[in-house]
Amino acid sequence: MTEWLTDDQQRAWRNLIGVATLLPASLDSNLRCDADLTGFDYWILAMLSEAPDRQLRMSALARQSNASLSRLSHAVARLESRGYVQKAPLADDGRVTVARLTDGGMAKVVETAPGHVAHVRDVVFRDLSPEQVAQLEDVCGSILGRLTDEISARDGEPGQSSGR
Amino acid sequence: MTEWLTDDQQRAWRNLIGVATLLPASLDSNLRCDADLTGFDYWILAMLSEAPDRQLRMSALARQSNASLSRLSHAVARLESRGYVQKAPLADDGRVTVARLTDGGMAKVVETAPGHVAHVRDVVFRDLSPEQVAQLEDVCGSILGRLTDEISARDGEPGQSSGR
DNA sequence: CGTCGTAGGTTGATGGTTCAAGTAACCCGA
DNA sequence: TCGGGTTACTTGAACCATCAACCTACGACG
Repeated sequence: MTEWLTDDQQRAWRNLIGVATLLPASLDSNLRCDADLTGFDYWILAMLSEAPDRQLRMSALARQSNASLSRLSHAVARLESRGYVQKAPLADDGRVTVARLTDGGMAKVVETAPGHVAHVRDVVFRDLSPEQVAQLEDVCGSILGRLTDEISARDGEPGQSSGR
Repeated sequence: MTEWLTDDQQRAWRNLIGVATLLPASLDSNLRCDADLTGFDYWILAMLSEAPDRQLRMSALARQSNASLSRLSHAVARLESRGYVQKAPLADDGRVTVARLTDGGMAKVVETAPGHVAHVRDVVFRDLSPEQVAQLEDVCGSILGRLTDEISARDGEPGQSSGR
């Protein structure tokens, strides 16, 4: 009987799916309204703002943001056209593109961050005890590990699978 | 100091965002490949298959699936054109549309479900203890409650907000 | 028995994501 | 030093979600 989910699992599953669909929508809606940014756009800007020298290679940025290179490329192109980031080829290796946060982009982050963080606290962490925060980190970390394993397995063995 | 997140919260936040972005992508990719269905499409079919008489009003379906009526309308239109569901106005109230799962749609669910459920178990529940499943339900339920509160607050007070 | 307001859905345009294909720079062996 | 393979990224088309506008059916009030 490995066929279906237990009742406990079903309830957890429904809640998780609900969060996974509603949470991004809520963040997007809030950021779009306040700053005309996608959640993903904001995430990119925020990561660049914390990176050394405020710049990162495209592939590193893609990995850190759990996005495909294609998605990132489109998004950064849009952000560049709005003056928030600037792209430049790396001197050492002409294949590599580094995205750098401009001063305007940094200003945008500084201006947007407080409201965004307040919203996140309101929706996610308000009423969560420290133990629940730890549990959230733990359980999501476990799931996240399997998700990233799955991804690296997919493009690690493009031709054949052997393990199962 | 209500400005930023604590370190614990930051780590939990990163993991949650990772799951919220990667999990839908993983489900979509798996279902698209196996059954040429969106995760949302599958969810609709699955809900109809469990509903009394295999039919539901559009608005009820929208609420249960955490989707906007517009999104649902488009999705059901696509599913109808593929012969999986059928729409009909309700006799009592001409405004209401009920979506009913056809035999073909039921067959599709029966055919697709096992692989989908197996994938969910592999990615989400594999290696989670019963306590962790309970914690997941609990914490996500709490967050989900705040998210749905936010939504009903938004279209409950369309004219003005007072609190902030 | 109109008509005003609202509930329930639909539609079209816009914009972001994805997938497949393409391009250019690097590396390595002969 | 030249050609095949790989890495890193970009591009264009197709698709899905979202938002705003719209439309029809019901309900209530005069």
